[in-house]
Amino acid sequence: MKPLPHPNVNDVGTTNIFYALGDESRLHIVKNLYQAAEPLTCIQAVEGIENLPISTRSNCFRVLRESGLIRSEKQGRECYNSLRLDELNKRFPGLMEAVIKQA
Amino acid sequence: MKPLPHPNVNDVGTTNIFYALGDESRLHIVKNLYQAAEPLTCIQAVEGIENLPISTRSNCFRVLRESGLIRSEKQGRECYNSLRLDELNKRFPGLMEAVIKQA
DNA sequence: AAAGTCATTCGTTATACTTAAAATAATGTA
DNA sequence: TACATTATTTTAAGTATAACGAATGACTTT
Repeated sequence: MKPLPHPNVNDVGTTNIFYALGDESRLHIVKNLYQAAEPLTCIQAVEGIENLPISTRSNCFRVLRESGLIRSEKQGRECYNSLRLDELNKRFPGLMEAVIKQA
Repeated sequence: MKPLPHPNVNDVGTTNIFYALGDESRLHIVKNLYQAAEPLTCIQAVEGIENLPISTRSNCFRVLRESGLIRSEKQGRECYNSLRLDELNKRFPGLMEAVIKQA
């Protein structure tokens, strides 16, 4: 099983970030990941939006991953997701804090 | 000529804001409006992205207006646009500042 | 009124999103 | 090993949304 591709944080722009956050489901996942402060499986990360179809859910994680917002690592048959907070804070100081605070 | 419709800032969510910012052209317009610090016509506000087709341009302003980010007022045959900074700062303290700073 | 300018809307085409269903991948069990 | 189960991804097809040229509207100037 090959690892999922992640962009380098230096290659992502704010447009990518905002685009990824411009969707209720994806924003919800980001908030869940932030509050958990530790990697969550896809199932855990969609707490509160469980009605989201499973394939749509998977697509949300792909968009978030490709935007540089989250890191997704497969372990066994699960996939653990975490916010790339440290990297994002270096690249865009203050941005994620402001985003999470209001979201 | 009827005035263009604007949402109440209390009715807009962060998802609307992020969606509107998740596009290079629209983000560019927002930056121009911020730097100008005074209302700009559509033509003035697209400085730097003049190649954008005129109908696409108009659509950008509509999305920005409907998201609550900008106010657009017709005066004669021109349309003056401004960031709704004060209102946005009240509704989402710190958000726009962080956005502009990084964008 | 005719022509010109700024901006929006319409209509067509292209692109993206949604999601059921099939596929993949890891693991457990008979 | 064969089969079942769990977790997630990919495919595929319908649906929705975006892009942009052409037409239109609203106003100004000559």
